[in-house]
Amino acid sequence: MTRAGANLTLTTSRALVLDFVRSAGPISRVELATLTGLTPATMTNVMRQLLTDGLVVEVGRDLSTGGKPRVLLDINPTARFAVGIQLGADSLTYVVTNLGGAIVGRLRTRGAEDSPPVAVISRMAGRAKQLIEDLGIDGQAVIGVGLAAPGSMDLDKGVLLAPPTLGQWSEYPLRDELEAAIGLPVLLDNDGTTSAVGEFWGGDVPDASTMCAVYLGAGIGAGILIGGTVFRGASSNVGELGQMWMTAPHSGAAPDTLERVAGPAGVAAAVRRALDAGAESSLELGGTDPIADFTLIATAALLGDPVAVAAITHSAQDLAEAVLIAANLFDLDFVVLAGPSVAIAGSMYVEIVQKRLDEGFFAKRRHGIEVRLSTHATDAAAVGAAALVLQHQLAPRSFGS
Amino acid sequence: MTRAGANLTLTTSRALVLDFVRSAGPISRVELATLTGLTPATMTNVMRQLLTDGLVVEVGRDLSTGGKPRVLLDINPTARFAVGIQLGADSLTYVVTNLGGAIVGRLRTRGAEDSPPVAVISRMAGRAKQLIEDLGIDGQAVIGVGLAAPGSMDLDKGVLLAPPTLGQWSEYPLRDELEAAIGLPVLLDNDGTTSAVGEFWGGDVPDASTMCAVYLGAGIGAGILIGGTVFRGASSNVGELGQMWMTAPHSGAAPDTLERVAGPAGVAAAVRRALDAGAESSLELGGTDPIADFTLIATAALLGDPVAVAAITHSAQDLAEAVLIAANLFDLDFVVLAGPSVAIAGSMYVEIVQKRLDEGFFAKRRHGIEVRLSTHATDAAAVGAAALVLQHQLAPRSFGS
DNA sequence: CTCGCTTAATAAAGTGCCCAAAGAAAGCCG
DNA sequence: CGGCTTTCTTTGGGCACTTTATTAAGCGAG
Repeated sequence: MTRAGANLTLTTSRALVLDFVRSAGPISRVELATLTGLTPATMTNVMRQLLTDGLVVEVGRDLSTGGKPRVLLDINPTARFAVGIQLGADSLTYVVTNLGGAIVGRLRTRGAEDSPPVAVISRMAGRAKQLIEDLGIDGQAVIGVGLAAPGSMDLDKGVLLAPPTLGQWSEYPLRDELEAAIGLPVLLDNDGTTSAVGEFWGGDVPDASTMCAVYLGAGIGAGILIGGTVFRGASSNVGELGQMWMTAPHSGAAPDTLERVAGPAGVAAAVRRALDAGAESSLELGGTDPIADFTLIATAALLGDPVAVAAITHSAQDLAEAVLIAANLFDLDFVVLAGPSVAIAGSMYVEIVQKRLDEGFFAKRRHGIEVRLSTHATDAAAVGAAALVLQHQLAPRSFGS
Repeated sequence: MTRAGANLTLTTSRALVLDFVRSAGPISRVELATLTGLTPATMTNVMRQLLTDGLVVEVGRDLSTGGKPRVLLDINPTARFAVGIQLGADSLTYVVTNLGGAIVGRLRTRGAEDSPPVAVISRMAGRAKQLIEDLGIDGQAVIGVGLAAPGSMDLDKGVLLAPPTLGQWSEYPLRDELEAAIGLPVLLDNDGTTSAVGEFWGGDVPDASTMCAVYLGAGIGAGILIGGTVFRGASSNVGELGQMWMTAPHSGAAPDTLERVAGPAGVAAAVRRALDAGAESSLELGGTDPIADFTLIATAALLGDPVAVAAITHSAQDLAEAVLIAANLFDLDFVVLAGPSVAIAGSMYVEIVQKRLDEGFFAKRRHGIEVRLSTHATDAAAVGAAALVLQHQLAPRSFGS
C-alpha cells in the first residue's frame, strides 16, 4: 500500500511520449513537446532512448514551414509483440499483436470445457509458443502474455473466483502456472477490461475520453478506461453490468438480471417461446447450444425475420437501459460494444444504444456520447489482453493508491 | 489538455505527507517514511517545510523501542480555515471548518428561492465574511470558499446548467461573481462530490477505499472518490443515481426515476396515497411542503408508525437497488449516506442498504462493503465544500489527463 | 554513573531528470 | 552564397530525492 513518492517520472516521460506517438500517428518532436508539456530539449533525450530501443522510428519529414522541416516519428510496429489469450469454456482464442496493437497472428481452438486446468495450461503454452514460431517472430521481441477471462477474479493472486462456466478453475493459480509454463510474464484481467484497453491502444479513441467497453459474450461485463487508464475500483471487479436487475420494461417479464434477459441464452429462450406460441418466422433453432442459436437469430435479424428482429431489438433495448445507467454514473463520453454477441448484428445494437443515450443521457447538455462497435468484435478480449501487456510494460499508467 | 511531465512531484511530496498526517493522526517521521515510500532524509526536509508553514506541529513523543523515541507529529487544525457554502432553493448553509475538516462555525439562512442571483451572491459574501469575523478568525488563515450545488454544472465555467429548483441561475457566472464579491478563491462542485470529499477529509475513511457518497436532498446525487481522489468522468457530471429508472419492484408502481420515487416528494406522495386509502396512522401531513412532510414521516417512522415505516422502508429499498448497481459498476467498498433526508431516519436507510449489499454485491467474495451515515448529515455538502478547498489547495490530487 | 547498544533524526555528497539558453543543422529566399 | 527561419541538440544549472555518514536521544548492564 506504499505509494511511490519518487522516481515516478523516470519511466513516465518515456511512457507519455510513446503513448502520444502511438495515438497521434506520425508526429514530429515539436508537436510532441507541446502535447506532452515537455521542452524540446527533453524531447530530444527521451526520443533518443525510444529510438535506440527501437520502439520508435523516423518515418520521413514534414513539409517545411520556412525553416528546417520536422522529422516525423512513428511507432515501430514490429519492434515488440505481445500474446493475448482469451480463456472461455467453449473456445480459446490466441492472438499475437505487434506494438501498434494490430493482429499479426490468430488461432482459435476448442475451449477449456471439462479438461483439468493443468492440461489446459500446458496446451495454452504450447499453442502460444507454436503460434509465435509459425509467425517467424523472434522470441526476444515478445514481451508477455495477456490472459482475458470472464467473471470475478483476484488479480493479486492471479486466480479466478467461482467462474460460472469454468468451475474447476476457481482459485486455481492460473496466472502463475501459465507464467511458469510459457516462460513469459503473464497478466490476467477481466474480458471487459481487456477489450477496453485493446480499443484504446489499437483504435482511435480520444486520449482524454471516459470510455466503457461492454463485452457481450456468454455473460455481459464491462471495462472502464479514464483517459486511457484502467479504472479498477476496490478489487478490479468493476463494470458488472450483467448483474444488474432488469424489469425489462417492454417485455412485461419478471425481473431478472441483464445477463440472463439480454444475453445469448435469454434471446434464444425468448425466440423459442415466440416460436412455440406460433409466431411467423423462418427460424429453426437447434435448441442444444444457445450460442449457436443466438448466431442463427442474429443472422436472421439482419435478413429481416420479424421474430429475430424483435428478439434482438429487445436484447439491445435492455442493454441500452443498462448502458444508460452506467453512462450517467460514470459520465461517459464513449461506449464500445465488443464480443461475439455483437459480431453479427452489432449494428442493430449500436443504433439502439446510441438512440437511447441521445434521449436519456444526463450530461447531454455538456457533451455528446458516442457508441461504436469494437474494431475486433469477437477477438476484442484477446486482442485487448495483448494490448494490456503492451500498455503495462511500455506505457504504464495508474491512479489511486 | 497538456499534461505536466515535470515538477509534478514538487508539490506532491508535501501533499502526500500532509495527507498521511491528516488521516493517520499523530504519527512519527519514521512511520510516514515507510507509508509514503520516501526516505527518512527526504522526510526530514518535507516535514521541515510543513512545520515552518505551521500546517503540522510536534505533539509529543512515542515510547522508545530501544533507541531514541519517535517524535509525533499532527495536523495543526487552527493553521488554516475554509468556508463551505451549500446553495439550495430552500436554504443556504454556511460552514467554516479548520484544517482538520472540523466545523468551527455554522449558519443557516433562507434559500436562494426567487431572489435575483446578484442579490444572493452579495448576501452570501456578506454572511460568509461576517461569520469569519464573528469567529475571530484571522482573514489570512482562510484559504478559500467551497460552493456546493445540486444538479448539472460546468465546472470549467463555474456555472450551473438548468438546475430544476434554481431556474434563474442557469448559466449565471456563479463562481466568478462570488469570487469577485468575497475576494477569495471559490471552488464550485456538485453536492454529492463535496459530501464525499468532506467525509474523506474529516472522517476516518481508509485512504485506499473506493467510496461513494450519496447525497439525499430534494434530488439524489452521488460523488465518487477513488483513493481520496474525486472521480470526474468526462465532465464532472458523475454519479447521477437520481436519474436511474426504477420499476420499484415491491410497489408495483409504474416506472419512474429514483429521485421521484424515493426522494422526499415521492415518499410524501406515497404516504398521502396511503392515508387517502384509509390506512391506520397517526400522521397528519401539511401537504404544501414535501420536505416538511418528509421530516414528519421520518420522525413518525422512528416512532414506529406503520404507514411511515412502510414509506421509509420502500424509499430505502429503492435507494438500495440503485446503490447496489453503483457498487457493482464501481466495485465500491464504502458507501456514505448524507444529506437532510437521512438526518432523521438515516439508521433505517443504512440498515436496509447494507443488507441489500451484503446479499447482492458481486465482489462480496473479494471484500466487504460498508455503509455508513455521514458524520455531518444535513451539513455534509457544505462541510465537504470546505474540505474540497482544503484538499485542492493543500493536498491536490488528480488522475487522468 | 557511565559505557555500549539501539533507534531517530539530520547533514553532506551524489544521482538523475528536467529546463533554459545557446549553438548546430537543415531547409527556404533573395 | 549568405541571411533568415525553424528544428534539433548540446551544455550548464537547479531541484528533488537517494545514499552514506554523523549526531542526538534514550535504554540497560555492570
